Amino acid sequence: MVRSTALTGLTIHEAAALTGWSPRMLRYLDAARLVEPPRTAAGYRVFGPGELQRLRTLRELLARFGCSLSDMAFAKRLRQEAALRQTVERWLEAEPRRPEGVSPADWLAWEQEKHQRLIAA
Amino acid sequence: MVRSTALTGLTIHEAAALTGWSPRMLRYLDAARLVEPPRTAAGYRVFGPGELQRLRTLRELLARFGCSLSDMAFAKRLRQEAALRQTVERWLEAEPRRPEGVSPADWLAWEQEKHQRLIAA
DNA sequence: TGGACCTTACCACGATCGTGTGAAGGTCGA
DNA sequence: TCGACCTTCACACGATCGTGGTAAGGTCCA
Repeated sequence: MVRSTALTGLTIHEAAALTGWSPRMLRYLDAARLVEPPRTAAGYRVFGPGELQRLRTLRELLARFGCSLSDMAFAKRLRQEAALRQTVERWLEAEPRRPEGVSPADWLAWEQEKHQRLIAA
Repeated sequence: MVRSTALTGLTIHEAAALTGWSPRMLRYLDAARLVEPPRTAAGYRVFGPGELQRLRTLRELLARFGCSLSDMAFAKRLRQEAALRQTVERWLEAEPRRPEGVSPADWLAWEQEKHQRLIAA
């Protein structure tokens, strides 16, 4: 037991007991690149207070907002991949809020103007 | 046929043919609140050029970045719900990058300092 | 050395996503 | 009025997600 001192950190079972996740899920979160604890030379995962805090807040975040792990993985992609972020941002931004009573003939002009606004932004 | 003029927009089958989505999926995207065309008084969906453009770019976005519709739905939540956005942002931002060779006794101080940085941000 | 831990790699299983199909009924135009 | 469209609802089905279990093998410590 108490190899914690030798590892200068907690083992996966200890971290599981302290955070409410199962050891299985801690490995899953590692594979999903959401919480990646460092490893010992032998490959053992080492959980420090940073990981424990991260695991607890992740737990609360999911419960509070009802979102999934894949949602969090996508949020991470959004933060890391600038091209993805910009493309998604522009797509969401372009909600087609047409003014009332616009005739079909005006569509093209409206769309072109919107396109200009997007380019300018 | 050609009730397009009466609707001043395209029907769901016409929009499907022009965008590569199936009518079924256009209804699904509507229910998922990703592309919500306006309705006629009788409840028919009316697709204008804005919706067509949105549908085409959505298609390309998914293919180019390999993301899912639920990913896009979550991106929309991130943009609309400030509390969710902030919480996710802070969680992602807090990647535990400890300096090398820090002793267990220093963990607490490190974590507290990080917490201060987060609050200040 | 032996036992308790760790690792990865599988198999399984319910829940959800993405998608098609069909039924039952309303709307529109010739 | 009739046929071709539209609507919602429901059932189905493969793929993925989230999760548990187990097996085969390596590591650590008393």
